[in-house]
Amino acid sequence: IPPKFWRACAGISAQEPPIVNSRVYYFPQGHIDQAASEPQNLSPLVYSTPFIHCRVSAVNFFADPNTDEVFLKILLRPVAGLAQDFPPIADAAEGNGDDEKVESYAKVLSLSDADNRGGFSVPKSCAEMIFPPLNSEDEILPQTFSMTDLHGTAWEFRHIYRGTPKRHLFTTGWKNFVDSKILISGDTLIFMKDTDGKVFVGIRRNMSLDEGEKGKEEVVMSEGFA
Amino acid sequence: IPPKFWRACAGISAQEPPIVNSRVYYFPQGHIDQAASEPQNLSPLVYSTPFIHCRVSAVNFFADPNTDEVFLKILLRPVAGLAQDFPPIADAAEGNGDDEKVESYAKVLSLSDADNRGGFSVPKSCAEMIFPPLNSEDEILPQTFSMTDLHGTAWEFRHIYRGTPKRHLFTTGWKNFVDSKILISGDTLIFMKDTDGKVFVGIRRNMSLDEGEKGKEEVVMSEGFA
DNA sequence: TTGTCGGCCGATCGCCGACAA
DNA sequence: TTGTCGGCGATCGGCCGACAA
Repeated sequence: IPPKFWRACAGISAQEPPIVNSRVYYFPQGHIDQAASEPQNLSPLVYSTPFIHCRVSAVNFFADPNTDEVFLKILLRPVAGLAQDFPPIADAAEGNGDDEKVESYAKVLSLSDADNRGGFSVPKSCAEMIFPPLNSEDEILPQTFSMTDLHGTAWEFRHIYRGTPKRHLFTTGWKNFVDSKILISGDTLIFMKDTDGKVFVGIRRNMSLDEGEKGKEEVVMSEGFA
Repeated sequence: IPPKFWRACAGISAQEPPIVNSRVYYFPQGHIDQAASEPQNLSPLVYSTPFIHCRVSAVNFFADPNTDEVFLKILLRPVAGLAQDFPPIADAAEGNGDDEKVESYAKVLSLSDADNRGGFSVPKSCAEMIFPPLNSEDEILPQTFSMTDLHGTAWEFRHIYRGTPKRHLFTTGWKNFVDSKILISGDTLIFMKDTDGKVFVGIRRNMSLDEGEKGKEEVVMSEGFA
């Protein structure tokens, strides 16, 4: 996925991804501790080495096909302790300037958003900042538009401005989205508007409950010790 | 699963399972041809051997956890061409006599049985032979009873005798069963009454359509060439 | 501004007997 | 005997504004 989407979805609590060619320490023990399954046939040397000097040779951005959660794959190459530095390479897309800009708005789903009654309260500033404006703000004519998730799948929603007091709502299409993505209250949606006005949506699952079950990590390190 | 249930579910078109210690030919080519995936790292010797003399060292009866379909695992041991025979061992349970007896009734599901309206027409002879009798045949008081599938899971059904003309029907609980087992018209249910009156149910899927898709076989041979 | 809820209407579910194959 | 279907009541889905937080 594009790094700009990764940044918007990862949130401010996530570390910045490392720069290519920067030098880092890799801690095998820490990696093993956090792995879902004990690696097999690992050299005993690995267990006796506290850390390894490495160079970041690639950083790639992904979204989990099942959960939509974003993560990194960081390719590391071991280097001799005193080898000379390589010039750091900033993210290619980052140099382009404008197309890295993404307007984004994150909302934590309320109980009403995620219940089985099928509606979503669109925060006012989110509607104004991200979503295409309704044809006439005063009318309550609904209109449909579509958002694209991080895998490129489009989702249709009916967008209407109604109620007393008036507010933006998603109705038809919303329940299908909640059910398909298995969203629950407490999860966060990140709405992102690309420079061409296209809207994308990412998901940040609520990790405060059901912790330690899935053995999943937001950042997957390693690869490169072929 | 008990061999008596396997027999009832496999139907008359299936071969009888082989007797333990009987001598058979194993055809590696035929097995490879029918396998879902090409085996890796197979000795070239296997490809050049048309068949192998074997002794049946074990026959085990299973039901697929997902589809409920029954199958065998037959353990073969290669023997030298002229080795002496072992005394054939009939199935242990078969010697016991009575507890091998199972009354069974098979019904192919009609369109009405498998549609989304949630009812099942119980054939008269099936109701009389297999299911516990209703408290009073004349009344239309419904009663619930449960059947157990081949994995030991119990399923509750409402059994009622009604309509003009009167007939046995399953109502409440039936749709849940159809949906859970993903049954379609043309599939066959096998109802089996054990000697203690407990009712079991097996499934034979309709193989005449969607053939050659799943790479599944009713009889899985091999194992034993460690 | 926005989360929750009672009301309400339409769609669907699933039980019923009628009827015919 | 039993497969299919129209009828129907009950339930559910999902859109609405009211109202309060």
